Amino acid sequence: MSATMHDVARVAGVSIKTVSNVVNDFPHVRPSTRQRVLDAIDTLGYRPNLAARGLRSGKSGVIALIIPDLRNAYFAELADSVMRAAAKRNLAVFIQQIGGGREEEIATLRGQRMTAVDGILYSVLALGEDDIDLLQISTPLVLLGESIFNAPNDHVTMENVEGVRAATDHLISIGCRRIVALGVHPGEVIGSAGLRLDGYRQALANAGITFDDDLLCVSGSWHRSNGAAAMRDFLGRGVPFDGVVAFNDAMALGAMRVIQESGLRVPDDVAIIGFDDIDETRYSLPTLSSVDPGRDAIAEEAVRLLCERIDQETELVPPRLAMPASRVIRRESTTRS
Amino acid sequence: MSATMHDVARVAGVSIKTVSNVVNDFPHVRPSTRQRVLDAIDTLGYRPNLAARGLRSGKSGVIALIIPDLRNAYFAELADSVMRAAAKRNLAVFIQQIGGGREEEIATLRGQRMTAVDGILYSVLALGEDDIDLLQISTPLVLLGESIFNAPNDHVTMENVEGVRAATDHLISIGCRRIVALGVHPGEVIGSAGLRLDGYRQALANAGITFDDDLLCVSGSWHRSNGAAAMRDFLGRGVPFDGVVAFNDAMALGAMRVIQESGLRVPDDVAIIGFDDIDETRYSLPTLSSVDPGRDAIAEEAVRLLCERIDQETELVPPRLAMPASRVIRRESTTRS
DNA sequence: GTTGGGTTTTCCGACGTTGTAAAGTCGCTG
DNA sequence: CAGCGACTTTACAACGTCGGAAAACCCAAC
Repeated sequence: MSATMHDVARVAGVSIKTVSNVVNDFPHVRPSTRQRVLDAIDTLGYRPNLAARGLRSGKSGVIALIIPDLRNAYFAELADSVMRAAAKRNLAVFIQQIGGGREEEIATLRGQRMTAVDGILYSVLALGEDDIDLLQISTPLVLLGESIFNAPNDHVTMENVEGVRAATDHLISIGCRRIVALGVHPGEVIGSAGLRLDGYRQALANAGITFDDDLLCVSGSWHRSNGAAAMRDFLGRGVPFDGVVAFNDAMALGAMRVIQESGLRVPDDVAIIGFDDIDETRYSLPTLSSVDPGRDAIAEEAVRLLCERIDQETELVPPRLAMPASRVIRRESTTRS
Repeated sequence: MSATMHDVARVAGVSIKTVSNVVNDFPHVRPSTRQRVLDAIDTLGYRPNLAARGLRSGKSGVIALIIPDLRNAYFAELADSVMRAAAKRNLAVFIQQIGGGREEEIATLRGQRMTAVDGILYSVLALGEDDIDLLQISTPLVLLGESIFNAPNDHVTMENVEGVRAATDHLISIGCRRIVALGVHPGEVIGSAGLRLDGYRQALANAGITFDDDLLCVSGSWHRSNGAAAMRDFLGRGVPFDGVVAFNDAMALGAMRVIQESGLRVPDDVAIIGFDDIDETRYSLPTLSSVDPGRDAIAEEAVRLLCERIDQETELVPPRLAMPASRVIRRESTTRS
């Protein structure tokens, strides 16, 4: 039973609309009136009802961030960046996890909750290019990630190809010649796995190193445990190698542990580099080199594009694609003495 | 411009209230009418407007989760658990970070956004027992954590004392006699740091081991880097030790790395145990023993208590305190060969 | 063919806010 | 002192939904 504008108006002895004018900083309010209203607001502890405001204005001041899993450090850090970028624009962020695959993903997009939101940042996981029609919704939507291209939406992605190419170049530059690619998804062309594999191939080609199928390490979902398992498998095969490009940091950390357990030294026997530059890379033993995809820039850009669509400043502008710069962060796992 | 009940009513040839009755499963609707309405809903792609519903009902179907920092794995995992528990009850979770200390914390609690929410789960960070009045708000609020006790709210906490006592017991049982306590906040009595230190002292006393000030390691905020820094300091002092109880996993991981760098072996020279049982403990080298505080149970219980307050099933019930059971999880960092 | 009872549907208003447009106030000019 | 414009304030309606009560309908029983 909190106070409403009505109550404030009564206490201040003005009309309800005048209260609204004060609350919304409408310019033509006499200073004395304004003060009277502010006092009343204070005594009553009045705070505007966002549901009513939302109903009236058609805006909620909330954007959704749809991500696969908060327990994945990259997405937790992304969520943090997005919340900061949104806060600058007075927007709240509603985080929605979609761990459950295609069906759940579609249900979430279609869900009621998504209609109550001014815009959506959607980090696609399970959908593919065939599902582009699903993205044709009335709520502004900006895509994140690399599962879908050519959708009718703005899209913020990262330098997957360039980043992994640079990472691979880096390994080559410190003397690696038999480099494992960890996190391969066979048959995938676009998508993070496909693009990153492409970067790996390009770097090898540039350096004149023959591509070797035996050095590809498949790992379904990119969790630490899968990185560890895939590396354990690989070691079991006895294929010689001297470097690892992992397609994300979690797998790199899992793999690094298995490699060390097997008696190999990092970086001297095997150099390792990951991707994402999550916080943990700074505290592993050894610290993990990685590719910083420009997380803050991605969040900032995504929120900016979304806001422009929400404010309809860009009604006729065709879909835009942003790709902040990445950079290789060299740490101990690729620094040979 | 999505369709409203009005549009559905027109298409189905019924009144708007009938549509409402169908949507809300009101019992007395003729099957044929219901079908007609459902068809209309389908053709128009109608979805209820949550703002309007919220205004009308005074409920939003959203609860807030206020936590210090998503980048902290414990809180990211807690958020995940809470979202799952809330989803079972058809509630959405609005995550709010409060990194900025006391002022920001108060502002957040007071903020408009918190009025638009049916209930609040508040993991207190910067407030203390003196701020109990701030928790006297009209929105149901359940406390998490251990900064404040005796507040007029339901409270879900964890076995801080018992957990660390058991962890310390465990170290003692494998032969440790000079055990470092990492993460001490000097002068703190309640609060995680104070309680956990208490558990440490109790275990020593039980075992007849003399408490030694020199073995206390102060670490302000419980991040990995602070754990590493505090341990580096400690090693510099040259105090002999053979075990570490870290008051959380992040510090334990940071410290473990520094210890290993210094040439000491874990667990043979120094055994280490953390607290929180975050995912990462399973993938460090060596894997990290920890105290599982019962995160899922905490989330489940917190949401349950909050829902009861929201539904006013417990109007006259005094504040309740829940404390799910903890348990020591033994991993490599405390397993001596 | 009327009555009675239950079932089904409609009508009306309210939730709290804000846009629009109209009304009111004030000081100053001619 | 009427008239004008600029500044203030107000009245009203509408946003989409749902609770309550009234109305309409249907069928069976008398």
